[in-house]
Amino acid sequence: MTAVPDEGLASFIERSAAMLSDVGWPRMPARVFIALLVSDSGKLTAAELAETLQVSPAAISGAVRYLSDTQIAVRDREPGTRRDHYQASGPMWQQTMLSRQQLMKRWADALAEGIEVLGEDTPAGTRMAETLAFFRFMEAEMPSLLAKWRERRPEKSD
Amino acid sequence: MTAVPDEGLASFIERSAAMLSDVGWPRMPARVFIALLVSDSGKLTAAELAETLQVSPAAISGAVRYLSDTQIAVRDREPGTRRDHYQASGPMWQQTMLSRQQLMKRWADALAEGIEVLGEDTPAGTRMAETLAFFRFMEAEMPSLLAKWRERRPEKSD
DNA sequence: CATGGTCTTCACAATTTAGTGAACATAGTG
DNA sequence: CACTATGTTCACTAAATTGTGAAGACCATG
Repeated sequence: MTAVPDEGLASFIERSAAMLSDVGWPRMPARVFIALLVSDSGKLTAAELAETLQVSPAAISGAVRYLSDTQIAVRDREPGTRRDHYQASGPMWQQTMLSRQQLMKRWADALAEGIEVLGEDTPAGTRMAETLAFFRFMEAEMPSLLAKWRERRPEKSD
Repeated sequence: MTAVPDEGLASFIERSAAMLSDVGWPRMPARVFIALLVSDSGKLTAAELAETLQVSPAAISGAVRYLSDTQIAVRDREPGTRRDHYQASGPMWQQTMLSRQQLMKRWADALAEGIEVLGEDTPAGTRMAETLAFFRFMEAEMPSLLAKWRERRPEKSD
């Protein structure tokens, strides 16, 4: 239960969180998420998170709320105690795919709207239609790709 | 050559740029990039960009430098003039895939390092190894997926 | 070789984002 | 029914980001 990670781990957490930050995550949720990932059990209490990351309880509170709201992590409380435990709501690759999917959806919607605004017969409209078609293609291909992955790694079912 | 886009287009540009901003793009480069995408020719001068987006030349200068540095857009100058033209360096779907690939690479490296820091036999190390394997799997599948896409849309060769 | 158009740099002001500490709320315990 | 452990909210400061205007650099041309 070493709450304070060794130097190497702490730096790994920080750098990984920075990568998430680079793709738009708020800083503290990113740190908390990585801290959860690198913990042995995959579960930590607010106090453990605060200790691991050397930040205030207030910061943890805000971060876990973000992670809950966005369904990246789940909060669960063992009955008979008031201590919440947090853990990532799925394996990392699954979360990656999930967020990618949501992003694709957003872009597809935006593109559809752009095509409408510009007109499908305009050069820009045509280019966007092409991109939209590509996104839809990728979306359609994902299920079978994921199936292939699961088939390859039958030992892990989550 | 209406440099100032109509209300609908302007708002479309802003909202699309905001989406890029949400995934980590600096604001102005995002706006410039979208402005290029929605332009008829796909090419605009610095002056046209400034006019379209209603921002200062200085802002455009910084943004196009960012886009050049990151190879998202290319600068080209017609001989005999001092006016630079900028355009996205490839179709949007290609850029999407490219940036995704780079991101995957970064994560793969980080994960490999994390596994080393944590030890492959630890629970967290094992989870990360699993994720790394997934990323490598996706990376390996991409070429054939792209091939399939190109096959489907032979009319567009870029 | 001076002019003017084009692009860049830089210091600065405005805005946004992060994180803290302190006060507050809430629920289980003796 | 206090008491304590846990979590949340809020006002505030520090820091990062964004975009501007003004000054400067650079080059094609008359």
